[in-house]
Amino acid sequence: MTTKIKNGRGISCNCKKSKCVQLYCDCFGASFYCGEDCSCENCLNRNDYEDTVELARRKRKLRDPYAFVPKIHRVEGGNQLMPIAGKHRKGCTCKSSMCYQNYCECYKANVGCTSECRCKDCQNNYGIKGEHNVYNPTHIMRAINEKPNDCKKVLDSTRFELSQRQSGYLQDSTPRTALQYTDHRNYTSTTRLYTPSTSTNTDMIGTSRREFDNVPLDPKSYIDDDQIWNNQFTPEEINEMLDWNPCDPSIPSSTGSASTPDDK
DNA sequence: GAGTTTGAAACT
DNA sequence: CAGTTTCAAACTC
Ligand SMILES: [Zn+2]
Ligand SMILES: [Zn+2]
Ligand SMILES: [Zn+2]
Ligand SMILES: [Zn+2]
Ligand SMILES: [Zn+2]
Ligand SMILES: [Zn+2]
Repeated sequence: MTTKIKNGRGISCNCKKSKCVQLYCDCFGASFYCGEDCSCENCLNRNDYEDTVELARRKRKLRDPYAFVPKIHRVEGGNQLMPIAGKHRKGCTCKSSMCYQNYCECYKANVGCTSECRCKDCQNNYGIKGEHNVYNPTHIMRAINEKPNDCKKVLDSTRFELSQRQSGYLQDSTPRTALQYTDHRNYTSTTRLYTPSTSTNTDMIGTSRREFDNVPLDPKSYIDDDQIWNNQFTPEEINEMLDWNPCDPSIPSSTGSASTPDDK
């Protein structure tokens, strides 16, 4: 099993006690080695300790197979049905910060809170938990059932935009928002997740394509088979709508450090 | 930079 | 599963 761990611009840490081999460490959590920007102490998250890192990763994966799957899943780029384009895999549990500061993982990733969040007094600027415009599978299914025609338009327009991007016709590397479409299904590179100098922030951070492919989306995202057959969309189409893909958290434009790629 | 607040991760 | 502790980041001054 190959592990793709690189450093990436904007990812760094200042860990003191975790030795950067626990998820407390942002670098480790993002599947990157620590880099020049890190000010960590007793860091084991380096090429030199590849085995240690791999061991720590396996240990984590054993407990949580999704541990290294990006927490933010892209779903849609913004429209009346589903204005919020991303969704946190587990949701947040903010108690005191009301989801309007970066303490909140949803807000930090520029996505609204969903019904899966257990936040209190949610004031997330990207979408408040429980509002209809917040993405979650239930809302999408309801929309499919209640507004099939609108959903058809969304489906078509999304397909169109994705196809344009795929063909290179649309090549904006300056996203309108942090929530722009990215079709990772056609992302074929397996050796380079992250291009230190030229990367746009549409790349998924810290996960190999293969790794993502091997791990299904959050089981909670799945829907009942019964619901699928009760409307005019095919299962493939519904999956397509529910699977408008994972997205990135916005990458701060800090000066980058990049450790030497070393795939094994 | 020091000190506080915060919530995810880890632990029990 | 829930309650507690640990941890590093976000925030405040
Ligand atoms: Zn670290
Ligand atoms: Zn680091
Ligand atoms: Zn480190
Ligand atoms: Zn929150
Ligand atoms: Zn949330
Ligand atoms: Zn919230």
